[in-house]
Amino acid sequence: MTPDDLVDAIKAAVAASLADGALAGTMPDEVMVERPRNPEHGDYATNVAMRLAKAAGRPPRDVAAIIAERLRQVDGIASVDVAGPGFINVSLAAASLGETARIVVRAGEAYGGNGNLVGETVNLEYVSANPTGPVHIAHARWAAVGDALSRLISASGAKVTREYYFNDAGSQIDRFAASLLAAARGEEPPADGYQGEYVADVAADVVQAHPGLLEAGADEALATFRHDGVELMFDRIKQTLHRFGVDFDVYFNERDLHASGAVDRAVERLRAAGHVFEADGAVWLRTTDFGDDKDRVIVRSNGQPTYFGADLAYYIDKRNRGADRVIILLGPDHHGYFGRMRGLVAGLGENPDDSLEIIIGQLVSLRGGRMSKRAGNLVTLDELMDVIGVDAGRYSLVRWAMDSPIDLDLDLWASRTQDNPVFYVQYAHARLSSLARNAAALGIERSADPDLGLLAHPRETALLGALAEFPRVVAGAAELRAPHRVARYLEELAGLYHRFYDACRVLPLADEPGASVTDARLWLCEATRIVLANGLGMLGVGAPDRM
RNA sequence: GCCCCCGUAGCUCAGCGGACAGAGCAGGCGCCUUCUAAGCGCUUGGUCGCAGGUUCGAUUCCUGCCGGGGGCACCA
Repeated sequence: MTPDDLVDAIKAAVAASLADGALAGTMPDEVMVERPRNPEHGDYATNVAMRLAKAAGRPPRDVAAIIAERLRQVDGIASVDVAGPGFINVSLAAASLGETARIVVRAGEAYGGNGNLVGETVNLEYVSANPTGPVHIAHARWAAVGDALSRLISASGAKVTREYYFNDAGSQIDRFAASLLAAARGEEPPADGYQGEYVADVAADVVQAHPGLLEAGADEALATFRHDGVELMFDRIKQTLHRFGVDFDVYFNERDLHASGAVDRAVERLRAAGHVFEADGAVWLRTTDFGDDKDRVIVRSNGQPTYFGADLAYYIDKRNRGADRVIILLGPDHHGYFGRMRGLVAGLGENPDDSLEIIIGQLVSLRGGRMSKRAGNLVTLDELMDVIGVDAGRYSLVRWAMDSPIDLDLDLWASRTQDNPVFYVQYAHARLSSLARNAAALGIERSADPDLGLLAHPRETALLGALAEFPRVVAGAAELRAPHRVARYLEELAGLYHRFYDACRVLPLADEPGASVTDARLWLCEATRIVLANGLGMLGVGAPDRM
């Protein structure tokens, strides 16, 4: 019996009690079961009686007693108790809980998925670092989180487009080109320019591809640096992210929006809707009509559009490509973007609550020193991977709630000890793989019809209960846009496995025949291995067979 | 001044309205002739920043303070 099956059984018990007049009221909108922290409270607990009590006009414990009586008749339920203020605590029969192992093994790689978002098309944009410098660790957080989120939302049945937006049309590109030219000439970068080794590297690559470039006129040289320099940065960024295991379905260039006239059309659409006015020689959007704290310029007095026009055109483009929901992950310095973008979308006549979701996460810092892109001594994603590797890099960035600033301790994440959470989880998987190899070497195979009711040791039932939770963890993490929940769950699961391993011998000792309990435990072990592998896979972290 | 995020054990953090608030680390004491000791067990440690409100029930939701971080461009 899965948690979802239990929910159905509880609903049926409530419905029957309502139908025959034992209870007054109506079915609650949502019936929840959760695993109690205290094992004495059974395998599952529900608060449904407390929710029903008011409408039923009876004390919660009385309501609970009525529902509990019906639940006791359900196959697979061993005992039902009413406890505390009105909780109904349910314990499953060992065989019913043990079936979880079979369910997991049969589903294999598909275990953990759900159909909650079937039919929905999501456009998920993240990283979108400007092509004026390498990917640094603040971007890396969105690479890790965004990629994990895309996997979780996919696992919930939605169609996801993973998208990267290159801001290759703004004034920062002019500064970048000027910085490249200065570097090529061996001069100091201009004020507000970019510095760092990569600037000289890229400049040298451009010069190598265009001999005589420095003898050309400054305008021509700048144009070349601008074009080729940006292309080279695109390549470097994609290469770094690919090494990190992060690839996108669409790399979108801002300049295409300008070149195609999409920006002008977007502005015209707003003008037609009556939200545009002119002042001080510039064109403004009245975003205050939609809750923004001040109106925004969309076309500067010099005729150049601001990034708002491009952002709006980009949003329209995503919607036209079929996205029901546009999700954008951004750093904390962009939180002002939220109100403006909502204003823009509302100006189109759409409800931003339905189609736009902007997720603001906090900073990543390293040994107290905050990353600053212009400072020149940035810590890049490549350097992070060099020091702690891809798996630890991804895991360390995805393990925290997005609202929490991260202070990465590189020494910890580079270590191969139990303090390092990624190694703790991966080690559990490696141990399980080793166990499977040893079983095979002994000629022991899982039978087709295990007696899973033998999995009755407290550490076995705790492990089974956690395995049964996995699909709900995945669904919840996807819904709440919180991949860290999967990481925390895996750490918990790894701990439960290590404790099981410590207490329950799986393989027979020498001269002992393989017993049916060995068979059942091999099913449990394989189920655990599958969940660890699937969970790590959703975070984009490897599940090694040996360590 | 306005806006966003945070405040939970010595440290780093988890807890989408429920039972005695949890984990890891750090400190203390134990467990390897048997499946990976990169592991496990026991143990010390809390006015969930403060004050109100909503609720049968608040660490969780709302308001106001206090403290910390980050934003408020015709830069992106």
